Amino acid sequence: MRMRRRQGNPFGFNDNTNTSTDIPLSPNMEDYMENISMLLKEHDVVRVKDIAKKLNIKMPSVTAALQKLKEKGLVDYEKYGHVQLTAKGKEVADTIYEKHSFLTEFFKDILSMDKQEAEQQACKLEHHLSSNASNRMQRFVEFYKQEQLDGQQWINRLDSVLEEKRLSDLKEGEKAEIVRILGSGPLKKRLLEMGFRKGEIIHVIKYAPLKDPIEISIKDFLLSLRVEEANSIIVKPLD
Amino acid sequence: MRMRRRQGNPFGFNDNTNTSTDIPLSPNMEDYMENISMLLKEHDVVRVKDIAKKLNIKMPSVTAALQKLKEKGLVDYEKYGHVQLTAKGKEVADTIYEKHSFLTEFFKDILSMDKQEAEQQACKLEHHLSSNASNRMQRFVEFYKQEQLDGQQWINRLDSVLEEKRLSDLKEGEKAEIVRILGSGPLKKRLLEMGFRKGEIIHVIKYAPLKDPIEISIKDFLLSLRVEEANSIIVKPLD
DNA sequence: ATATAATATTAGACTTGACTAATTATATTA
DNA sequence: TAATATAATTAGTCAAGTCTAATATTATAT
Repeated sequence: MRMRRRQGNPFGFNDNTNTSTDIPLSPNMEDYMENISMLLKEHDVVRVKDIAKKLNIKMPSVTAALQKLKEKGLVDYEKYGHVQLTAKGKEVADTIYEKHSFLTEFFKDILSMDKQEAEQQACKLEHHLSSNASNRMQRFVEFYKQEQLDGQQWINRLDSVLEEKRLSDLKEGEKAEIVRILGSGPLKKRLLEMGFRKGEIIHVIKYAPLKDPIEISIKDFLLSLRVEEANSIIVKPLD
Repeated sequence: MRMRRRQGNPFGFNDNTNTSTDIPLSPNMEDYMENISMLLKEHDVVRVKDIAKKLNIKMPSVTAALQKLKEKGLVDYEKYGHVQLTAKGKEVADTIYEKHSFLTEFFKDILSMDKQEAEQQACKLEHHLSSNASNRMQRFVEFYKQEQLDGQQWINRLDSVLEEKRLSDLKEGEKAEIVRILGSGPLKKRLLEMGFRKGEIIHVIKYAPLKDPIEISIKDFLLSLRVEEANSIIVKPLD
């Protein structure tokens, strides 16, 4: 909800990320900084072309961005020259990279997502985490790793929960028993009203993953569900 | 990092949130939907003015947004008339609200942030969570609540970790012992190089929270730190 | 029932960030 | 060194999303 905007600024990045007295950067500009930094770690010369390729955009967009970043004192860059980060630029990039790292760990190690998707999510969220939230998540991730080293049992319990199947994981023709329904809001309410209860047996009639609705039968009724809804129904496959 | 853009689309919302065959909505439009839905829960008549107030923007921006949302078939709305959500609009809003809810719980209950900040973070992140990530986080939040009910000890251990103080929590003149340093990347490396090690005693000389640098002494050296850096140093206050 | 106040809409401008097409620099190669 | 290929920049366009100022509609109060 809320999410304050500013005059003529469609992004509201004053509310964003940056905490310290630092230059306020839009998510976009943060992304440039992060990626330039990453490129500099791999090759020691970074060209406009490289950045364009990495971000999957065209060169003129990069040129424009570099000019802005130069004005803010974050990159060293002369026309037709190579790109470097200033000391301040490196700090900014490192701060973002830090968020990126623990967010990736969070999704990959804690939530057991595959590496690629974890990275993607980290990319999207890193520019929107407040300093405080960031810090707490970071501490949480480090806590998790320690608990894992200590062989704490809850880690296994969590893993089992995350491995449970959802209705949307089933294929056409499969049967399953409803284990539980996630959520608490109107979405869950609607599912309950439709007759989805713990213990009921459901049978997937038709499911074309790309075209939304999943057709299922439950107690001889035929129902059609959106993937979103099927996602929040945890099931135990039968036979 | 990565974060694919599309031609002429500065928001890249094709990569975003929406999973199902649904109308792809920009984070911004999602925000409108969510807020309209919330207003409808409180009052049964929603006016342009109310939306403008809630989102902290001016009325003409709302009018424009409503016209777009109407085109997409998400709101019922006639010029100078009241605003309602269509059935499809309600589904969309509910899906977003669901994310909002568990994200808020995550930040508030698990990471012990205060309610207001938790809500703020949820607002910012809810539009950027993929369906899969969303689902896993939701399951994690529900898992946590169950573990809490079961009185599992790790919950307390986590709380203690989150209560630990950071260097940036100290006030001018305070002394503290370094407990540990968060992170793993270049930021941590720099701090280690500066002499920040577990067990060292630090003394805050000067700290003006709004103007960045924190001046501290460590083993008779004087150092200046950015808040970002001070944030990742966990300390145990002395005296 | 009309005058006034409150709400909403249109029109036009601005910023961010992308794009294409055309031009200018730099590098490479004969 | 001149000719060509590669890379980078400028100029101009577009869409999203905001704004202000001016106008139009609806609601309220006399």
